[in-house]
Amino acid sequence: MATIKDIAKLSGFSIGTVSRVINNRADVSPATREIIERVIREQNFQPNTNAKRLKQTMFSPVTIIVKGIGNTFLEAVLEEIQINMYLHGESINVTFLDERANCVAEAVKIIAAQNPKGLIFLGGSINNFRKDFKAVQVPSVLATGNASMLGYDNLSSFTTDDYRAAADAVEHLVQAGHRRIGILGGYPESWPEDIGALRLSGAVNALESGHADFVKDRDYEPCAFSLQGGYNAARNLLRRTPDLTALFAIGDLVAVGALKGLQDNGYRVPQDISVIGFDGIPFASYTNPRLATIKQDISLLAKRTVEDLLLRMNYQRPVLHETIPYYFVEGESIAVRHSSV
Amino acid sequence: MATIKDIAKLSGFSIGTVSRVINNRADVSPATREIIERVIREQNFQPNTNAKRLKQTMFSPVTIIVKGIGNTFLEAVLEEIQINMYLHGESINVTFLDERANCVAEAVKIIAAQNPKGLIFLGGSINNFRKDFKAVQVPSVLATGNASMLGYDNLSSFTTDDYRAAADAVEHLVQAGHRRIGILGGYPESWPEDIGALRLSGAVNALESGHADFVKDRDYEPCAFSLQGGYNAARNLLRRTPDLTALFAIGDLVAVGALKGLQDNGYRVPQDISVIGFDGIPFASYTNPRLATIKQDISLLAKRTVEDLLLRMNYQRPVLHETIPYYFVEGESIAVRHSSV
DNA sequence: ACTGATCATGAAAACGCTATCATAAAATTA
DNA sequence: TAATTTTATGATAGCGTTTTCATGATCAGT
Repeated sequence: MATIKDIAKLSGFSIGTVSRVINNRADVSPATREIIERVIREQNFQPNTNAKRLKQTMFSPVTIIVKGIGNTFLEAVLEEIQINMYLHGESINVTFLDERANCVAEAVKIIAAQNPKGLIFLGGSINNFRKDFKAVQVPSVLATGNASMLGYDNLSSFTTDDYRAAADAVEHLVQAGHRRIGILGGYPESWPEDIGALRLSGAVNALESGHADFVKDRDYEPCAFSLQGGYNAARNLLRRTPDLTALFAIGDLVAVGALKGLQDNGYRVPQDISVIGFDGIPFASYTNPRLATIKQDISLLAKRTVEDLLLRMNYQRPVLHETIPYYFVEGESIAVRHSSV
Repeated sequence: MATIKDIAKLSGFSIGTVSRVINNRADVSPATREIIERVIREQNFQPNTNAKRLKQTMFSPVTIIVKGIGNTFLEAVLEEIQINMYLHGESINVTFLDERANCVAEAVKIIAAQNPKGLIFLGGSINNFRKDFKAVQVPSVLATGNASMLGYDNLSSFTTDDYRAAADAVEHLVQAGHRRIGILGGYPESWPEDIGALRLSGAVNALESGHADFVKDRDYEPCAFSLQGGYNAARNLLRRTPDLTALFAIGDLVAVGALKGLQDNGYRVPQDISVIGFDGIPFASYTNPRLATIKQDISLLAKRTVEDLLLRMNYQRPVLHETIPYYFVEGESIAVRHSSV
């Protein structure tokens, strides 16, 4: 690899002048510039970024740490974040963490390795933050979860009110006349436990305190947060508890899998059994029947995340903890049931 | 930010000794080590990676350049690559490029900025490589396309034989008795033109040289490579050419959208119209009816990509250009049509 | 107690670059 | 022509590390 010193020697000028050419400084004579540029081209010279950064204490682009590759919802958020960043003229850099990794401990390593201007956490669990986050010295946002109780002064958070939204979801089923409602959940390991736990407890509480007849051991089936997970769980739950008339899936991925699992096992949706999901992933509008779901406002979530991070990167500002609204999306996967009970 | 010098001063030792502690060298007395480690902890000191890298001429992790965020197929490949890299103990770094970006020109910037050990291109078009690739000095792989004709000695490529696979896809429709077959395509801008063009010409040629009655202007509808694109295109094409009995969609995303578009417009799949896709994305097995498709061997593609890159990163090896096998996946979206024509 | 080996530590050079300052040459002005 | 400004360039001091080499202290063996 050629260095600036080589270019200087070969072109007959000093490294200072070569540096000026590299950085397009004005005070270089055209003739000199041309010679040096030719040598640079000939040698295929690329200035060493580490040296440059060391001197200038520069930073890398905002890094987004995604835990759980393959999660369509997170990918949709990521896509929106990328668009927003692009609009602000910022580029991004994404690191996918293994599901098993401790989100923040790994993130600290990444910070050390790349020195990013800012950090966005996508899909990590709150619990990961309790211990290790203090070492993170960079403006950060938790884009899917509520970090207000942690009280860190460089970690904002934006999230849907998962507890209330899940309660709303089952409420919609109750409104439609359903009294025997099952829940398809997520294993803690494969799904950020806080969000999963919030949705689960939101739904369970709403059912137990409402007019429905709900017994967790009988009517709840945990599963991997995936298509396959939903497919299997729906079948297993209905085999165990055949009198259910509706299912709440803790995520759309699970719901789409469940839809197919039900259909493959001879259940008609929604005539035999209704289904509602959670998240509002793009595919949810393209299933047959179209999936009813709780749609998180992905683009607002991304917009607020980017706005806050950029603001705090450039000015001294307090962190923010906001709740993003959600919407019920009607679908053909819910049938009205005339109360026969 | 504390530097190693601060730690040295505060602990009363020299920077050399502090460096030895940081790097877990053996020749430091336990007492000294403890003192220095305490100071490091107190000061929340993180060694500056740029300085470290400069001294050691280290490199950043393999960087994957993905053009076209939101493309489910590429995300599936990405997921497999990440798994394979993880198995080899390598971490990765992903940069999502705007659709409009020139893949290689951007890559050069990334190299300048990050100095990665290796580079994987996902979803970029071959044409992007013709001009700028010479400046890329790093072992690289084009994971979705054939770069053999370019003859670069640091760019391997792995790809499905898109031309032949697309021909096979329509052949399956012909085998099932269809003679009036439409094609749902992709706009060059939103889909790597080479792959799109290959699939299109493969399908068109197979139809024109086969027993089918195909007229491109009448039976082909270009569309964005997205669910929405397929949804609209299917409707438009059938409005224009109502006597089609089968559709080949140039990608599963388009096919899934088409499925819904057809159903929403009163067509039954497959009784009224058959559909076959291309790619083999996970969602394709969860549609109703299940989508017939040409499945690329995503995990093999990822495996070979990673193997080759790692090998060439560590040893002097010639580049490889391999074709990855593909499979026809049966689905309920194709009906057998008894030749009435 | 005296030599030679071992150990813990410090001093300083180097990594490749940028930026400041100094300086010689050229251009402008009086 | 002398005095002044402008311009192009070179020399050099860092940036924060690692690493080599040198040095003084401790230790074992006679």
